[in-house]
Amino acid sequence: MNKGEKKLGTHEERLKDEVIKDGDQISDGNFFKSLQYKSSEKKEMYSPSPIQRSCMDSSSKQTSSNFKVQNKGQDDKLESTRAEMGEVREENERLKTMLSSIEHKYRSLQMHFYDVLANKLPDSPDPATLPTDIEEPEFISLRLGTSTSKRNKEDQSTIGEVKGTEDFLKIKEGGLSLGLSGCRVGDNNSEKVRPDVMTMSPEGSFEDAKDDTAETTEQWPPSKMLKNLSVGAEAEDDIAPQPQVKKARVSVRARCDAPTMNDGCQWRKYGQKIAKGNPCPRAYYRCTVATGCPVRKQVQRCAEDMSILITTYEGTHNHPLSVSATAMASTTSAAASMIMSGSSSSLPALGPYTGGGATSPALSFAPADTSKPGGRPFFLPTTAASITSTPSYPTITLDLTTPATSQAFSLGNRFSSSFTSSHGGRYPTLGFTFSGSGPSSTPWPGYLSYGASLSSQFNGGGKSSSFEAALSSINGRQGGAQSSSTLCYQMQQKPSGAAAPPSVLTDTIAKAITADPSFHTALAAAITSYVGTQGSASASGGEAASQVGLKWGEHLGLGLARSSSPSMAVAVAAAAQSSSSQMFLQPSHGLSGSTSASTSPVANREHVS
DNA sequence: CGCATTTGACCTGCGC
DNA sequence: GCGCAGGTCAAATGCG
Repeated sequence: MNKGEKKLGTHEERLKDEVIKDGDQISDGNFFKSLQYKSSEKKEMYSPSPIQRSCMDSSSKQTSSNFKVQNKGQDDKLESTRAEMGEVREENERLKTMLSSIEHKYRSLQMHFYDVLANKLPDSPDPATLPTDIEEPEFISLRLGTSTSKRNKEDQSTIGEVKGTEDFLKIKEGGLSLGLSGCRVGDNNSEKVRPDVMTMSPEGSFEDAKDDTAETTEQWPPSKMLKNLSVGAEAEDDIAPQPQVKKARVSVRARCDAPTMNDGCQWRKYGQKIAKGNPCPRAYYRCTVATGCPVRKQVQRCAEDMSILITTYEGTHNHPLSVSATAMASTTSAAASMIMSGSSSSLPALGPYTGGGATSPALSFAPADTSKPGGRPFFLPTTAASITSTPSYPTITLDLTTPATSQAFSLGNRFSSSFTSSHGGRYPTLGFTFSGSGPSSTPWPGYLSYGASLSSQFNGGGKSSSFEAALSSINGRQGGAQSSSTLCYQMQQKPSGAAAPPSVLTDTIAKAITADPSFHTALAAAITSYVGTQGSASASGGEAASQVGLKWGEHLGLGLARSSSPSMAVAVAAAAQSSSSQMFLQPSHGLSGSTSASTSPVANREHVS
C-alpha cells in the first residue's frame, strides 16, 4: 500500500514536472486541467463529454470549475493506478525471471553436489558427513548431534540425502541460513523439514511429556532394574518396541576442590570402580531423596587435571526437589531429554521434563561441604562451557573449565562445526563451546543460570526460581578476585542475601549475545543445529524446537520464563561471561581417555542445603 | 544399633 | 565365543 502510494506520488510529480518544464504556470486548481492537455493519451481516454466541455468553456462558473477539478482528480488517480499496475507487472516479470534463474542455479548446484557426493562418498553418501567432507569456510551444517542411531541412519539414507542437499544449497546460496535441517517430524512416511526459524522450544515437548510413560523411558533404569520394572516400562515396550537405547547423561566438568559438587540432592554411594585410562576411582552415587529415584551420578576426578571434577548425571528425579536442587535437576533432566529425543527415534515423546518437577533450566554448583564449617569454595576458574556428546553414550558435557585459549578457532572469523562420527558412528561428537577471552584464572562463582524460571511443581509454588535455587547454593561463600565480565561474580561479591536480582543476570546475558551479531548468529546456529538434530529422530523434539517457538527473549529469560533448554542455559550463561562474545567450537572431549591421577576421597554424603 | 560406605563379586554389553 | 570394561549388588565394615 505504501509502495503504491509512493508510486502514485512519483507519477504525479513526474507529470507535474513535465508540465512545469513546458513553462506553464499552473496553480493547484488548474493543475489537473493542464494535465489534460499535456497528455495526449489522457485526452483520448478521458475526453470530456459535451456537457463537460461546455462546462469547461464556461470557466467563469465556480461549480463547473469544481466539477472539472474533481473529475480530473479521479482521472489522474486512475491513470496513476494504471501506471502502477504496469510497474507491478514489470516487477512481476522480473521476479519470475529471477525465480527461474534461481531454480536453474539450484538444480545446477544440486547436480554438482550430487557429483561431489558421489566422488567423495561412494559407499555411504550419508549427508551427516557432508560438512566435514566439503570444505567450506563459512559452511554451517545443521545436521549435527546425536541423531545417528542406527535407525536414524536408515532414515537418513532414505530421505536425508535430499534434505541434506537442500540445506547445503540453502546455505550456499543464501549465505547463512539457519534451518533445523535435522528436524524431521513424524515417521518415515511424514517427513517434514522444519522452517528456518531461529526459535527453539523444548518446553513444549518437555512439559507435554509429563506422563509416567514418558518418564519411564527417560529415566533409564539399570539393566537389572529393568527386569523388575514397573508395568509402565513394559507398557512402553509394548507400545513402541525398539532397540535398547543408551542412557542419556549430562556430564559436568568443573573445577572443584570439594570431593563432590553440591547439587542440592542427597546421594548415597553404592559403588566405586577404577575406570580404564584413569586411575582415579569413579564413584557411583544414587539419589536417596526418595526411594526408587532412578537418578544416579558418577563422580570422577579428571586425570589430566585433578582439580577438575567430572560429575555425570543420569536420569530424572521422581520426587520433589529442594529449591537448591532444582537447578541442577532441571538442567540434567532436560539435557537428558534432549539427548533422548535424538537417540530414540520412535519414542512417542520426549522424556518428561519433570526433573523433580522443575521446568527451569539452570545450573548451580556449590562445594559439597560448604554447608559445613571450613567448607572450601568451589571455583570455576575459566570462562568456558561446552556441550559435547561422548561416543559411548549420548552425553552432554557441560565443560566449565575449558580455557578460551584452548579452543579451536574463533567465530568472529569463522564458524564451522565439529562433526565427527566415532565408535561406529552411533553417537557422533558434537561440541560447541562458548568461551570468553577473560583471564583463565578468573574465579568463577559456580553459578550458571538463565531466565527467571517457571517454578517447580514440586517446588512449593510459583515463586521460587532457578536463580534463587542457584543463589541459595552459593550464598555466603567464598570471596575471590574481581571479574568485570561476569555477573555471576558480581553476585558472588555481594554478601549473603544481597545478591544481584535476576534481571541483572538476564540483562548481562542479553548484552553478551546482542553485543556481537556474529556471536548471536553463531550461537543461534549452533543451538539450532543441535536442537535440529535432536528433532531429526524425534518428532516431539524437533517439533517443539521449531514449532512451539521459544524465542530468544524467552531463552534469555527476559521476562518470559518458560524455557527449558539446559544447553541453552549453559551457553547463554557462558556467553554472559564472555567479554568478547566469541564463540568457539571444539572437538568433544569425553570422559574417557583420561590420563592418570589419584583421587581424593569422595565425600559420601551430601546434604540438601 | 542404624545408617552409610567400602569393596569384591557378579552381571551385562560390546568388540574382536 | 571370549575377553574386557562398565556398572551394580550386597556382604562386610566403619562411624556416630
